[in-house]
Amino acid sequence: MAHTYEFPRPALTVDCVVFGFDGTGLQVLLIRRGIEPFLGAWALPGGFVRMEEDLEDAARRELEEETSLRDVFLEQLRTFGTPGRDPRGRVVSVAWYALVRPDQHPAKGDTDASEAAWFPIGGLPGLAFDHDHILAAALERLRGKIRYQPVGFELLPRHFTLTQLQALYEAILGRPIDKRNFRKKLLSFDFLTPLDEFTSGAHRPARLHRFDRRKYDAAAKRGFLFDL
Amino acid sequence: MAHTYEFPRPALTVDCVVFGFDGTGLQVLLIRRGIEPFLGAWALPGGFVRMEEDLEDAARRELEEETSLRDVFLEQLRTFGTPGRDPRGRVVSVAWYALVRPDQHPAKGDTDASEAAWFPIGGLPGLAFDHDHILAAALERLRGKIRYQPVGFELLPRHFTLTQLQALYEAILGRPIDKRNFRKKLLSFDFLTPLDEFTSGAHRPARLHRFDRRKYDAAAKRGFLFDL
DNA sequence: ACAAAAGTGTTGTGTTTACACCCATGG
DNA sequence: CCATGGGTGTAAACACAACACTTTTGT
Repeated sequence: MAHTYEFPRPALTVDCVVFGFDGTGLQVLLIRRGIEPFLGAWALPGGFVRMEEDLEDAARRELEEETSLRDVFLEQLRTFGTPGRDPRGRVVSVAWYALVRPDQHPAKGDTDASEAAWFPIGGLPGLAFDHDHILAAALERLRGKIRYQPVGFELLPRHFTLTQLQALYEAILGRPIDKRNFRKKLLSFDFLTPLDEFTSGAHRPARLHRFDRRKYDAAAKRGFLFDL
Repeated sequence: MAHTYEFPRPALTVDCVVFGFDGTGLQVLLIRRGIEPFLGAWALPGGFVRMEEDLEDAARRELEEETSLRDVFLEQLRTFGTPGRDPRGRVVSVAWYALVRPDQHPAKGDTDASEAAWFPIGGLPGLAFDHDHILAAALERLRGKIRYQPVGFELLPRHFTLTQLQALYEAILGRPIDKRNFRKKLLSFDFLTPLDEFTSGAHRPARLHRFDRRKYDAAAKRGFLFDL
């Protein structure tokens, strides 16, 4: 029984797919590796799990160390452990995906020494390890999830216009959405609070709205189903 | 860099939540532990991942070793790694859920020495480790998944009646479904093939049907959305 | 002949889609 | 005053929900 624990053990890491939205398209935050293997290649932020550290804590710690991001939406994706995915030996990685608001984006060069940069989905460089594969899985998950869970708001400023929200959905789902129908439906859900606050700029000001999680949770408990 | 790999490593296991359906309710297959800790307690089948073994292979191997089940539907759930979940030390477990057909159910006592038994959801014993927690997560996933993915068929014989299928959905979703509407909708999807085969028994024979994965996949590719 | 489960259509209601014009602002 | 994006309603098509009786078999 005790010897069971003396089996050689795989190394355990976490990796994070960090999504952002720039008003036009989805983006992913990558870091340039400063060590071998794949020195100089772009990769997902991540690193080794410590012995007494919860998995989510490890993901948040690595995210902050490598990208200065804190307090983001973070959810487990799944675990990748095919032998050979890391040339150094057996490494199993618990993958996560994060959603960050534009106002949380790390300033350029904020990250000590190691480079971090946003890339648009569709304009991604080749990635280290099996990170393309992890990224593809995260994207698929996000596309599925956004349709029936209110996660899109995590990619927008706390106060946003309905046009911004629509652009986000169009970018993630990859199809145009009718403006009137979209507004009608979302407002009918009654968890977007219209504010007395407006954008300014070159054209007609747009009203800002806020996502009210309390109202959403209350409705969700009553068996309500969000579905765009 | 090389020393990175000399960090102490958590132990890595897999655990499987095995679902079955007896015609009336959902069931879960548990094994009685033959070793400490939790000797004699009921637990999910599972065990340690070997050094050169893929995670899914490990799950399938443990499933066969402990329950004699092979060739089942198996999908990763998520990974549980909170420090303290295993009294022996840091153990991270990649959890899976499996769906097995009634005709695949292992015969009683099929499993060498170690006991395995089906328990109805709702009549479960206390489980070892954090296995109640894993089981609850698996159940939630199954309830969500069955509504928009054709996984229910993995819990029925290959040839089944529409009444059996409806009973399955009612059991998992926990609410009654209208017979005529249910049939109309499922048949309209056009991936259930009616067979020239019927049940026999005390009453009017019921026509058997088969799930045609090819037709489903073809429709799914065309952007079709299953939704009960 | 009866008990038990299988099988089958129609109608009203609500939801989704398609579609075009006026409004407010800054330059 | 013009260019740009913000904002609004209605009608037709479709999908969903509610509902009851006849058929087939074994006993």
